[in-house]
Amino acid sequence: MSKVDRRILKTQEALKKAVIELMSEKNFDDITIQDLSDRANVSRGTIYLHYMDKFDLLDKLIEEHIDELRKLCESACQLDFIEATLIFCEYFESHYSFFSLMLASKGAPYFRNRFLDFLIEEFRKEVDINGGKNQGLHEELIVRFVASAYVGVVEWWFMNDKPFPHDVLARQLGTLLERNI
Amino acid sequence: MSKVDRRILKTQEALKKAVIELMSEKNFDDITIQDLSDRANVSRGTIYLHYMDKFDLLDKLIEEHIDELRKLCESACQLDFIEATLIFCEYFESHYSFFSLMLASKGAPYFRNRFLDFLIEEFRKEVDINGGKNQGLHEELIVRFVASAYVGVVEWWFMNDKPFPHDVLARQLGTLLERNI
DNA sequence: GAGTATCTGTTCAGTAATGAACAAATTGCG
DNA sequence: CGCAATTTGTTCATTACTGAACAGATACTC
Repeated sequence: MSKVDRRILKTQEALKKAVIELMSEKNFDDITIQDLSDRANVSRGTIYLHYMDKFDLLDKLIEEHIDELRKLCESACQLDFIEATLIFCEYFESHYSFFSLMLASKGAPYFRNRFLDFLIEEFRKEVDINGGKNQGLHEELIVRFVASAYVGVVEWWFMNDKPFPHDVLARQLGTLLERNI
Repeated sequence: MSKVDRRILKTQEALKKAVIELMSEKNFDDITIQDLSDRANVSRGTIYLHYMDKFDLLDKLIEEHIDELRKLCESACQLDFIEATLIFCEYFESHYSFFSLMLASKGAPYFRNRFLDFLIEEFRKEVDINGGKNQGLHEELIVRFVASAYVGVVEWWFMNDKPFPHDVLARQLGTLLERNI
Protein backbone atom coordinates (compact mmCIF):
# COMPACT_ATOMS: atom_id res chain seq x y z
CA MET A 1 0.00 0.00 0.00
CA SER A 2 1.45 3.32 -1.04
CA LYS A 3 1.76 6.05 1.53
CA VAL A 4 -1.14 8.42 2.03
CA ASP A 5 -0.39 12.10 1.59
CA ARG A 6 0.11 13.66 5.03
CA ARG A 7 -2.29 16.47 4.11
CA ILE A 8 -5.08 13.93 3.81
CA LEU A 9 -4.25 12.43 7.19
CA LYS A 10 -4.07 15.82 8.84
CA THR A 11 -7.42 16.87 7.46
CA GLN A 12 -9.11 13.65 8.46
CA GLU A 13 -7.55 13.68 11.92
CA ALA A 14 -8.71 17.24 12.45
CA LEU A 15 -12.24 16.33 11.41
CA LYS A 16 -12.40 13.24 13.60
CA LYS A 17 -11.15 15.23 16.55
CA ALA A 18 -13.67 17.95 15.77
CA VAL A 19 -16.66 15.65 15.64
CA ILE A 20 -15.72 14.05 18.96
CA GLU A 21 -15.35 17.45 20.57
CA LEU A 22 -18.59 18.74 19.17
CA MET A 23 -20.52 15.62 20.14
CA SER A 24 -19.46 16.16 23.72
CA GLU A 25 -20.90 19.66 23.55
CA LYS A 26 -24.14 19.21 21.64
CA ASN A 27 -26.40 16.65 20.09
CA PHE A 28 -25.04 15.06 16.95
CA ASP A 29 -28.11 16.14 14.99
CA ASP A 30 -27.41 19.76 15.86
CA ILE A 31 -23.88 19.68 14.53
CA THR A 32 -23.59 21.40 11.17
CA ILE A 33 -20.97 21.01 8.50
CA GLN A 34 -20.10 24.61 9.24
CA ASP A 35 -19.42 23.69 12.87
CA LEU A 36 -17.11 20.92 11.77
CA SER A 37 -15.36 23.21 9.32
CA ASP A 38 -14.81 25.83 12.01
CA ARG A 39 -13.69 23.44 14.71
CA ALA A 40 -11.36 21.45 12.51
CA ASN A 41 -10.05 24.64 10.93
CA VAL A 42 -10.63 23.23 7.50
CA SER A 43 -12.44 24.71 4.53
CA ARG A 44 -16.06 23.59 4.29
CA GLY A 45 -15.61 22.25 0.78
CA THR A 46 -12.67 20.14 1.94
CA ILE A 47 -14.99 18.06 4.10
CA TYR A 48 -16.86 16.89 1.01
CA LEU A 49 -13.59 15.74 -0.53
CA HIS A 50 -13.45 13.07 2.17
CA TYR A 51 -16.96 12.40 3.41
CA MET A 52 -20.49 12.37 2.00
CA ASP A 53 -21.89 14.15 5.03
CA LYS A 54 -21.53 14.20 8.80
CA PHE A 55 -23.07 10.75 9.14
CA ASP A 56 -20.46 9.36 6.81
CA LEU A 57 -17.77 10.98 8.94
CA LEU A 58 -19.15 9.42 12.10
CA ASP A 59 -19.57 6.04 10.40
CA LYS A 60 -16.00 6.03 9.17
CA LEU A 61 -14.75 7.08 12.58
CA ILE A 62 -16.60 4.22 14.23
CA GLU A 63 -15.61 1.72 11.58
CA GLU A 64 -11.96 2.65 11.94
CA HIS A 65 -12.03 1.85 15.63
CA ILE A 66 -13.85 -1.41 15.00
CA ASP A 67 -11.17 -2.29 12.45
CA GLU A 68 -8.44 -1.55 14.96
CA LEU A 69 -10.17 -3.76 17.51
CA ARG A 70 -10.45 -6.51 14.92
CA LYS A 71 -6.71 -6.31 14.29
CA LEU A 72 -6.12 -6.58 18.02
CA CYS A 73 -8.24 -9.73 18.01
CA GLU A 74 -6.11 -11.31 15.35
CA SER A 75 -2.86 -10.50 17.07
CA ALA A 76 -4.18 -11.58 20.47
CA CYS A 77 -5.91 -14.79 19.44
CA GLN A 78 -3.36 -17.09 21.04
CA LEU A 79 -3.30 -15.30 24.37
CA ASP A 80 -5.56 -16.22 27.25
CA PHE A 81 -8.58 -14.07 27.99
CA ILE A 82 -6.98 -12.03 30.74
CA GLU A 83 -3.97 -11.04 28.63
CA ALA A 84 -6.13 -10.41 25.58
CA THR A 85 -8.56 -8.29 27.56
CA LEU A 86 -5.69 -6.22 28.86
CA ILE A 87 -4.68 -5.37 25.30
CA PHE A 88 -8.22 -4.27 24.54
CA CYS A 89 -8.53 -2.20 27.67
CA GLU A 90 -5.29 -0.46 26.82
CA TYR A 91 -6.83 0.49 23.53
CA PHE A 92 -9.96 1.81 25.26
CA GLU A 93 -7.78 3.80 27.60
CA SER A 94 -5.61 5.33 24.88
CA HIS A 95 -8.69 6.44 22.95
CA TYR A 96 -10.53 7.58 26.00
CA SER A 97 -12.21 10.60 24.45
CA PHE A 98 -13.79 8.47 21.76
CA PHE A 99 -14.96 5.52 23.83
CA SER A 100 -16.04 7.60 26.75
CA LEU A 101 -18.15 9.74 24.48
CA MET A 102 -19.59 6.81 22.59
CA LEU A 103 -20.40 4.66 25.59
CA ALA A 104 -20.93 7.05 28.46
CA SER A 105 -23.15 9.58 26.73
CA LYS A 106 -26.71 8.43 26.47
CA GLY A 107 -27.37 10.00 23.07
CA ALA A 108 -25.02 7.83 21.05
CA PRO A 109 -26.46 4.38 20.47
CA TYR A 110 -24.78 4.28 17.05
CA PHE A 111 -21.57 2.90 18.42
CA ARG A 112 -22.92 0.72 21.21
CA ASN A 113 -24.79 -1.45 18.72
CA ARG A 114 -21.87 -1.59 16.34
CA PHE A 115 -19.60 -2.58 19.20
CA LEU A 116 -21.99 -5.29 20.34
CA ASP A 117 -22.23 -6.73 16.83
CA PHE A 118 -18.49 -6.77 16.57
CA LEU A 119 -18.12 -8.63 19.87
CA ILE A 120 -20.78 -11.17 18.90
CA GLU A 121 -18.93 -11.81 15.68
CA GLU A 122 -15.63 -12.29 17.49
CA PHE A 123 -16.92 -14.41 20.37
CA ARG A 124 -18.63 -16.67 17.88
CA LYS A 125 -15.20 -17.67 16.68
CA GLU A 126 -14.07 -18.48 20.20
CA VAL A 127 -16.96 -20.38 21.70
CA ASP A 128 -16.84 -24.12 21.79
CA ILE A 129 -19.90 -26.13 22.73
CA ASN A 130 -18.58 -29.54 21.85
CA GLY A 131 -16.60 -30.14 24.97
CA GLY A 132 -15.92 -28.58 28.33
CA LYS A 133 -18.07 -26.38 30.44
CA ASN A 134 -20.52 -25.31 27.77
CA GLN A 135 -21.54 -28.76 26.63
CA GLY A 136 -25.24 -28.86 25.89
CA LEU A 137 -25.75 -25.12 25.82
CA HIS A 138 -26.96 -23.23 22.78
CA GLU A 139 -24.02 -21.58 21.00
CA GLU A 140 -25.77 -18.38 20.02
CA LEU A 141 -27.08 -17.98 23.54
CA ILE A 142 -23.60 -18.13 25.03
CA VAL A 143 -22.26 -15.69 22.47
CA ARG A 144 -25.04 -13.20 23.23
CA PHE A 145 -24.57 -13.66 26.92
CA VAL A 146 -20.86 -12.95 26.90
CA ALA A 147 -20.95 -10.13 24.35
CA SER A 148 -23.74 -8.30 26.17
CA ALA A 149 -21.93 -8.70 29.44
CA TYR A 150 -18.75 -7.34 27.93
CA VAL A 151 -20.43 -4.23 26.53
CA GLY A 152 -22.31 -3.69 29.76
CA VAL A 153 -19.19 -3.79 31.89
CA VAL A 154 -17.17 -1.50 29.64
CA GLU A 155 -20.10 0.88 29.39
CA TRP A 156 -20.42 0.94 33.16
CA TRP A 157 -16.69 1.54 33.53
CA PHE A 158 -16.78 4.60 31.29
CA MET A 159 -20.05 5.95 32.68
CA ASN A 160 -18.56 5.89 36.15
CA ASP A 161 -15.42 7.69 35.03
CA LYS A 162 -13.08 4.74 35.36
CA PRO A 163 -13.58 3.77 39.02
CA PHE A 164 -10.31 1.82 38.84
CA PRO A 165 -7.38 1.51 36.40
CA HIS A 166 -7.82 -0.28 33.11
CA ASP A 167 -5.55 -3.16 34.09
CA VAL A 168 -7.81 -4.01 37.01
CA LEU A 169 -10.78 -3.91 34.68
CA ALA A 170 -8.93 -6.21 32.30
CA ARG A 171 -8.06 -8.77 34.95
CA GLN A 172 -11.56 -9.02 36.37
CA LEU A 173 -13.34 -8.94 33.03
CA GLY A 174 -10.85 -11.43 31.64
CA THR A 175 -11.52 -13.78 34.54
CA LEU A 176 -15.25 -13.68 33.91
CA LEU A 177 -14.79 -14.32 30.20
CA GLU A 178 -12.49 -17.25 30.91
CA ARG A 179 -15.17 -18.76 33.12
CA ASN A 180 -17.83 -18.61 30.41
CA ILE A 181 -16.10 -19.51 27.19
CA MET B 1 -4.85 43.59 5.55
CA SER B 2 -6.24 40.68 3.58
CA LYS B 3 -6.74 37.41 5.34
CA VAL B 4 -3.87 34.95 5.44
CA ASP B 5 -4.54 31.52 4.01
CA ARG B 6 -5.27 29.13 6.86
CA ARG B 7 -2.78 26.62 5.46
CA ILE B 8 0.00 29.13 6.04
CA LEU B 9 -1.10 29.72 9.61
CA LYS B 10 -1.38 26.01 10.31
CA THR B 11 2.09 25.31 8.96
CA GLN B 12 3.66 28.14 10.90
CA GLU B 13 1.84 27.24 14.09
CA ALA B 14 3.00 23.65 13.78
CA LEU B 15 6.59 24.76 13.27
CA LYS B 16 6.54 27.18 16.20
CA LYS B 17 5.10 24.51 18.44
CA ALA B 18 7.69 22.06 17.17
CA VAL B 19 10.66 24.29 17.86
CA ILE B 20 9.46 24.99 21.39
CA GLU B 21 8.99 21.28 22.06
CA LEU B 22 12.35 20.37 20.62
CA MET B 23 14.18 23.11 22.50
CA SER B 24 12.87 21.69 25.73
CA GLU B 25 14.33 18.32 24.77
CA LYS B 26 17.70 19.23 23.32
CA ASN B 27 20.06 22.07 22.65
CA PHE B 28 18.94 24.42 19.91
CA ASP B 29 22.16 23.83 17.98
CA ASP B 30 21.42 20.12 17.85
CA ILE B 31 17.99 20.59 16.31
CA THR B 32 17.98 19.77 12.61
CA ILE B 33 15.58 20.88 9.93
CA GLN B 34 14.67 17.23 9.65
CA ASP B 35 13.70 17.19 13.35
CA LEU B 36 11.45 20.18 12.81
CA SER B 37 9.92 18.62 9.73
CA ASP B 38 9.18 15.40 11.59
CA ARG B 39 7.85 17.01 14.72
CA ALA B 40 5.66 19.55 12.94
CA ASN B 41 4.52 16.91 10.47
CA VAL B 42 5.36 19.13 7.58
CA SER B 43 7.41 18.44 4.50
CA ARG B 44 11.01 19.53 4.83
CA GLY B 45 10.83 21.75 1.80
CA THR B 46 7.80 23.53 3.22
CA ILE B 47 9.94 24.95 6.02
CA TYR B 48 12.00 26.86 3.49
CA LEU B 49 8.86 28.41 2.05
CA HIS B 50 8.47 30.29 5.32
CA TYR B 51 11.87 30.59 6.96
CA MET B 52 15.50 30.94 5.88
CA ASP B 53 16.70 28.43 8.44
CA LYS B 54 16.03 27.40 12.02
CA PHE B 55 17.52 30.63 13.36
CA ASP B 56 15.07 32.60 11.29
CA LEU B 57 12.24 30.51 12.70
CA LEU B 58 13.36 31.20 16.25
CA ASP B 59 13.87 34.90 15.51
CA LYS B 60 10.40 35.26 14.07
CA LEU B 61 8.89 33.38 16.98
CA ILE B 62 10.59 35.70 19.44
CA GLU B 63 9.77 38.81 17.45
CA GLU B 64 6.11 37.84 17.29
CA HIS B 65 5.89 37.66 21.06
CA ILE B 66 7.72 40.96 21.42
CA ASP B 67 5.22 42.48 18.99
CA GLU B 68 2.32 41.14 21.03
CA LEU B 69 3.83 42.62 24.17
CA ARG B 70 4.26 45.95 22.39
CA LYS B 71 0.58 45.90 21.46
CA LEU B 72 -0.27 45.23 25.09
CA CYS B 73 1.80 48.27 26.02
CA GLU B 74 -0.17 50.49 23.70
CA SER B 75 -3.52 49.29 24.93
CA ALA B 76 -2.45 49.47 28.59
CA CYS B 77 -0.68 52.82 28.53
CA GLN B 78 -3.40 54.65 30.44
CA LEU B 79 -3.64 52.06 33.20
CA ASP B 80 -1.61 52.21 36.37
CA PHE B 81 1.38 49.92 36.76
CA ILE B 82 -0.40 47.28 38.79
CA GLU B 83 -3.22 46.86 36.29
CA ALA B 84 -0.85 47.00 33.34
CA THR B 85 1.46 44.45 34.88
CA LEU B 86 -1.46 42.14 35.41
CA ILE B 87 -2.20 42.21 31.70
CA PHE B 88 1.40 41.32 30.93
CA CYS B 89 1.51 38.54 33.46
CA GLU B 90 -1.65 37.10 31.97
CA TYR B 91 0.13 37.00 28.64
CA PHE B 92 3.14 35.24 30.19
CA GLU B 93 0.81 32.75 31.81
CA SER B 94 -1.13 32.00 28.64
CA HIS B 95 2.08 31.38 26.71
CA TYR B 96 3.71 29.48 29.49
CA SER B 97 5.53 26.94 27.34
CA PHE B 98 7.28 29.68 25.41
CA PHE B 99 8.27 31.99 28.24
CA SER B 100 9.15 29.24 30.61
CA LEU B 101 11.46 27.72 28.04
CA MET B 102 12.99 31.03 27.06
CA LEU B 103 13.56 32.35 30.55
CA ALA B 104 13.89 29.31 32.76
CA SER B 105 16.27 27.28 30.63
CA LYS B 106 19.83 28.45 30.97
CA GLY B 107 20.82 27.79 27.37
CA ALA B 108 18.57 30.35 25.75
CA PRO B 109 19.98 33.87 26.15
CA TYR B 110 18.54 34.84 22.76
CA PHE B 111 15.23 35.85 24.21
CA ARG B 112 16.36 37.28 27.52
CA ASN B 113 18.36 39.99 25.81
CA ARG B 114 15.62 40.75 23.33
CA PHE B 115 13.15 40.99 26.17
CA LEU B 116 15.40 43.32 28.12
CA ASP B 117 15.88 45.60 25.13
CA PHE B 118 12.17 45.74 24.62
CA LEU B 119 11.54 46.68 28.24
CA ILE B 120 14.21 49.38 28.14
CA GLU B 121 12.58 50.82 25.06
CA GLU B 122 9.16 50.84 26.70
CA PHE B 123 10.20 52.16 30.09
CA ARG B 124 12.07 54.98 28.39
CA LYS B 125 8.70 56.25 27.22
CA GLU B 126 7.31 56.16 30.72
CA VAL B 127 10.05 57.60 32.86
CA ASP B 128 9.87 61.22 33.89
CA ILE B 129 12.81 62.91 35.53
CA ASN B 130 11.50 66.44 35.45
CA GLY B 131 9.31 66.27 38.48
CA GLY B 132 8.42 63.88 41.26
CA LYS B 133 10.48 61.20 42.91
CA ASN B 134 13.11 60.85 40.22
CA GLN B 135 14.16 64.44 40.07
CA GLY B 136 17.91 64.73 39.63
CA LEU B 137 18.46 61.11 38.67
CA HIS B 138 19.89 60.06 35.33
CA GLU B 139 17.12 58.91 32.99
CA GLU B 140 18.96 56.05 31.35
CA LEU B 141 20.06 54.77 34.75
CA ILE B 142 16.48 54.55 35.98
CA VAL B 143 15.35 52.84 32.81
CA ARG B 144 18.10 50.22 33.10
CA PHE B 145 17.39 49.75 36.77
CA VAL B 146 13.70 49.07 36.29
CA ALA B 147 14.01 46.99 33.14
CA SER B 148 16.68 44.75 34.63
CA ALA B 149 14.66 44.32 37.77
CA TYR B 150 11.59 43.38 35.72
CA VAL B 151 13.42 40.72 33.72
CA GLY B 152 15.07 39.38 36.82
CA VAL B 153 11.81 38.96 38.68
CA VAL B 154 9.98 37.32 35.79
CA GLU B 155 12.95 35.05 35.15
CA TRP B 156 13.01 34.04 38.78
CA TRP B 157 9.25 33.38 38.74
CA PHE B 158 9.55 31.00 35.81
CA MET B 159 12.75 29.32 37.03
CA ASN B 160 11.01 28.50 40.29
CA ASP B 161 7.98 27.05 38.53
CA LYS B 162 5.57 29.83 39.44
CA PRO B 163 5.81 29.85 43.24
CA PHE B 164 2.52 31.81 43.34
CA PRO B 165 -0.23 32.74 40.86
CA HIS B 166 0.41 35.30 38.15
CA ASP B 167 -1.94 37.86 39.66
CA VAL B 168 0.10 37.93 42.87
CA LEU B 169 3.23 38.40 40.80
CA ALA B 170 1.53 41.24 38.94
CA ARG B 171 0.43 43.04 42.10
CA GLN B 172 3.82 42.90 43.76
CA LEU B 173 5.84 43.67 40.66
CA GLY B 174 3.42 46.45 39.78
CA THR B 175 3.84 47.99 43.22
CA LEU B 176 7.61 48.04 42.84
CA LEU B 177 7.40 49.59 39.39
CA GLU B 178 5.01 52.24 40.64
CA ARG B 179 7.51 53.13 43.35
CA ASN B 180 10.35 53.68 40.88
CA ILE B 181 8.84 55.38 37.88
C1' DG C 1 42.46 10.86 6.11
C1' DA C 2 39.38 8.15 3.36
C1' DG C 3 34.86 6.64 3.25
C1' DT C 4 30.17 6.82 4.75
C1' DA C 5 26.25 8.74 6.52
C1' DT C 6 23.52 12.57 7.52
C1' DC C 7 22.00 17.14 6.75
C1' DT C 8 21.22 21.14 3.80
C1' DG C 9 19.08 23.97 0.46
C1' DT C 10 16.95 23.97 -3.87
C1' DT C 11 14.03 22.46 -8.01
C1' DC C 12 9.84 20.66 -9.90
C1' DA C 13 5.70 18.26 -11.34
C1' DG C 14 1.73 16.53 -9.04
C1' DT C 15 -1.82 16.81 -5.53
C1' DA C 16 -4.76 18.63 -1.80
C1' DA C 17 -6.84 22.55 0.33
C1' DT C 18 -8.72 27.00 -0.15
C1' DG C 19 -12.36 30.44 -0.43
C1' DA C 20 -15.57 32.52 -3.20
C1' DA C 21 -19.65 31.92 -5.64
C1' DC C 22 -23.96 29.78 -6.55
C1' DA C 23 -28.66 27.54 -6.52
C1' DA C 24 -31.36 24.59 -3.86
C1' DA C 25 -32.91 22.88 0.45
C1' DT C 26 -33.88 23.48 5.23
C1' DT C 27 -34.76 25.88 9.33
C1' DG C 28 -36.59 29.51 12.33
C1' DC C 29 -39.57 33.24 13.43
C1' DG C 30 -43.32 36.56 13.40
C1' DC D 1 -48.55 30.39 6.34
C1' DG D 2 -44.61 33.48 4.18
C1' DC D 3 -40.27 35.55 4.44
C1' DA D 4 -35.58 35.69 5.99
C1' DA D 5 -31.65 33.45 7.44
C1' DT D 6 -28.99 29.61 7.51
C1' DT D 7 -27.24 25.39 5.75
C1' DT D 8 -26.12 22.39 2.08
C1' DG D 9 -23.70 20.46 -1.76
C1' DT D 10 -21.25 21.59 -5.77
C1' DT D 11 -18.02 24.21 -9.15
C1' DC D 12 -13.69 26.33 -10.16
C1' DA D 13 -9.42 28.98 -10.48
C1' DT D 14 -5.77 29.86 -7.34
C1' DT D 15 -2.51 28.77 -3.85
C1' DA D 16 0.16 25.97 -0.59
C1' DC D 17 2.06 21.61 0.46
C1' DT D 18 4.10 17.38 -0.93
C1' DG D 19 7.72 14.10 -1.80
C1' DA D 20 11.20 12.80 -4.67
C1' DA D 21 15.43 13.98 -6.54
C1' DC D 22 19.73 16.21 -6.55
C1' DA D 23 24.45 18.17 -5.60
C1' DG D 24 27.08 20.11 -2.13
C1' DA D 25 28.28 20.65 2.73
C1' DT D 26 29.11 18.60 7.50
C1' DA D 27 29.61 15.18 10.78
C1' DC D 28 30.92 10.61 12.22
C1' DT D 29 33.73 6.29 12.16
C1' DC D 30 37.20 3.17 11.33
